[in-house]
Formats: sequence, structure tokens, C-alpha cells
Amino acid sequence: MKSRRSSCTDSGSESSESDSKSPQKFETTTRRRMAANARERKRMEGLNTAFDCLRKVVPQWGQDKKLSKYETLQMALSYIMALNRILTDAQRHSTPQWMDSFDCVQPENYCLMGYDSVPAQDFLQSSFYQLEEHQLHA
DNA sequence: TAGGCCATCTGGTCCT
DNA sequence: AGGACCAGATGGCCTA
Repeated sequence: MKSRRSSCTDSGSESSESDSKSPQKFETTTRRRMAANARERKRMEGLNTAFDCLRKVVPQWGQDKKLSKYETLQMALSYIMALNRILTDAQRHSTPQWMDSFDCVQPENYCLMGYDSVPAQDFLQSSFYQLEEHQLHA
């Protein structure tokens, strides 16, 4: 876990004038603040776990460095749009472009092929880069 | 050393 | 009243 701010501790916020009037009130306020801080830490932990899950799903071609939260969201958006494009193409043509090399593949078998096959990955990647380019110049 | 990214604290607002 | 969520502030760590 990362180090905390030196000026702030789990003991809560600096006591305001009103809080320090009654030791009991101060204690209550402090306890509430500590509980709120703990909840907030847990909430952020959940959020970060969700980001980690998203990072695992989102492609990171040529990226050896971990994506930032902002980059992860941007990448997820582009990825979804690329996948959507593939689906749109699949509906428009009888077969998606990346399946042209598979004469034996019929539409009813698309689900069996899976988009994790090599040609699917290639097509997805090129679609993805095209979208990225498009968004870059938009 | 500046800038980016992040964790944490905090007070405000809304909801149950 | 208390919890969830949010945004702002702050300070630490890392990299170019």
C-alpha cells in the first residue's frame, strides 16, 4: 500500500473549533471520519479492481507499460467500437472480411470460430488502429 | 527537476 | 443518521 499523506492521518481531520468544544463530540466526529475514510479506501479499491479487470480484457498491442486509468477507458472505448464495426461488417456481408480466406466457414459457424482466432485478431487490430487514427484526426 | 499518475483525506450532496 | 458517491486538495513516486 502506498504511503499516506503526511499531514493527514487515520485519526481524522484537524479538529475544528466547534468539535473541540466537547471531547465526546470530537470523538464521535473522529470515529465517523475514520469510518468514512476506510469506506472510501475500500470503494477506491473496488474501482481499481474493476480497472484491472478492464485492462486484462482491453488489447495492449506493443504496450509493455501498464495503461493509466484514462488510457484504459479510451482503449476500451476504441475496442468496443472496433468490435462493433466487425459485427456491422458481418451483418452487411455474408461473411466478415477476415474470414475471406476460409472458404469452408459458414455464417452459422461464426460463433464457433471465435474472434480470438489469428485472422480475427489481425482484422480486429487493423480495425482498431483505423479507429484510433480516425479519432486522432477527429 | 517538471510533469504525469496515483492514493488518500475531506467535505458536500444525495439517497435509503 | 449513516452510507455511497463525487470532486478538490495534497503529497509521494516515477520517468524523461
